[in-house]
Parts: sequence; C-alpha cells; structure tokens
Amino acid sequence: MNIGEASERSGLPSKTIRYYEDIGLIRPERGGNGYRDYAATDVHKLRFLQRSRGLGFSVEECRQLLALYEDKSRASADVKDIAQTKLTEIDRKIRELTELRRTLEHLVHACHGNDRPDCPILEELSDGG
Amino acid sequence: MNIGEASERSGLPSKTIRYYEDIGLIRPERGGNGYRDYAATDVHKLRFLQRSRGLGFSVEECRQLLALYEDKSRASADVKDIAQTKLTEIDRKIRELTELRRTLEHLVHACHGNDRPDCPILEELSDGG
DNA sequence: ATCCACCTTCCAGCGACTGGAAGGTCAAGC
DNA sequence: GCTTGACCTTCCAGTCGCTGGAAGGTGGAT
Repeated sequence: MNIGEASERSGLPSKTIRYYEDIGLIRPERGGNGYRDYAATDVHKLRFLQRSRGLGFSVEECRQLLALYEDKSRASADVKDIAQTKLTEIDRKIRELTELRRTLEHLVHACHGNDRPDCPILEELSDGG
Repeated sequence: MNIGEASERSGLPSKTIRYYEDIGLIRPERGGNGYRDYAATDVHKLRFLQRSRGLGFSVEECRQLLALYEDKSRASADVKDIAQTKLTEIDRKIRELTELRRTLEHLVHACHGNDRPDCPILEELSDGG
C-alpha cells in the first residue's frame, strides 16, 4: 500500500512516516514507480511507534522497544526496565508541574487584577519573592 | 560588569544571555574593548527572565511580561491574564501526564519482568490493547 | 488532453538553547 | 617583555521531532 493509506491506518502523518524512514526506524519496499510500498507488518510497526510515542517514549526509546519487539528471544524484564524508567521521569515531571502550579496560583490569587499598575506577580518575578 | 558576572548574578549561562540579546530581550552597553557591559538594571531583568522562564513561561510570554514590567502605566489585570492562561495550560499538562502515568503503571504492573519473552507491554503497544 | 490527488526529494524552520571553533583582551607572574 | 590562562567576541552547526513548502513525477478519471 502507498504511504497515504499507511498514514491513515497507523494514525501517523505521511511526513512523519518518511521521517521515521530517514532515521532508520522502518524500511518499506519500493514499487517500480519509486513509491513506497508498505506491507501489513510495516503498518503494525508504525502503529507500535504511534502508540509508544503517544505514551511519551522518545524516538530513541521507541527504537529500543521496537528492537525488543522484533527480537523474539528478548526478556520481558528489558522492556519493563525501559517502561519503569519512563514512569519515574513522568513522576518527576508531574511533581515539578505541581510545584509550578502552586507558585503560579499563589501569584494569581495575590494579584487583584484591576487597572492599577501595582502587581504582585511582577514584583515577585522581579524580587524573587 | 562583564557577562560572566551578569551570568553568576542572574543564574543564566552566558550563552543564554547572549541569545536573549540576539532575540532582542535585553540590550546591554558595550565597553571600548567590545565587551558587553551590564548595569544593575540589566541584571535585574535577567533575573526576571530567569524566574519567569523557570515558571514555565515561553520566551515570547517573557517578552510580554518584561514589557509590562517596564511599562509603569500597565494594568495588573494584563499580567494576571497571562498568568491565568499559563495556569490553565499547566493544569492540562498535569492531567495528560497523570493519564499517561496510569496507563504506563498498569503496563509495568502487568509485566512480570522475568527472562521469558512474553511481555504485556509490547503486546499492548502492538495491539492497541 | 486535462485535471487533480497522490507521490517523490530536498531544503528550511520551529523553540530555546548549547557546543565548538577561531580569535581578541586583560591581569598576573616570571 | 613575554607567556599563561581566564575571560571575552562572533559565527556556524547541532539538538529533538517533526512540519511546511517548493518543484516535479505518476495514476486514474473524465
């Protein structure tokens, strides 16, 4: 199938699919006219990529996951390690954002938000509170 | 003062300070030797930038905040609007990450993580669970 | 023959820096 | 006066993961 259909079936834009080929994630066949020709297994891999990217794995992590996915002799522990590491990262990001949220909310509440120029938000940004 | 000291006092790398000048956020004087010469007010602005970037404002948002900061006639409501919008964005990010976390944790728990090849994580990434 | 949708490659740009090369300046020590 | 080394300058390229657009080839319907 052509890239357009592969795009529809995988949920990835054609541009992204070509990019993934550029960086060596997938290698579709080529037809006589030079068009890329995607097999069902290719679409499967693309969906795999679409999902794992959506779960926040970097492209390099996806490359590892894909290699593990294709390696029938791999241990599930290898995959679990990658997922666990990603989980820890996500936890850290959530903690940071929550802290940020708290600070910002404090500022927003402190600011009366009227047409007068004095503003606690700017004061805090300026002084370091 | 030279860029090195401005860097220390503001908490921003020299590279970043030069970059902020490139994109027109600050304009320090120049000494006879061509070196940038930062006044106290410049360092103040740099600290302002450092803090607001750290709070998750984009550089363009920082530019707006800085303009408001320098404009004595602005209304505090303008600043509050920007901060409020950013707060909403942060809430959305936290929600998305939390959802992500739930999915990933589910996968990690489902995977026994031993040396056998069957792995629920890869199965879900592959099938779409 | 014409049209349009699709495909191809290649190059550039996003945001917000960061790294490195190549070279100028300054103060201290010998 | 000469060297050393830390600092400063500019400019160019790379990061990550795409995304947009230009210029041109192909396929199928009318």
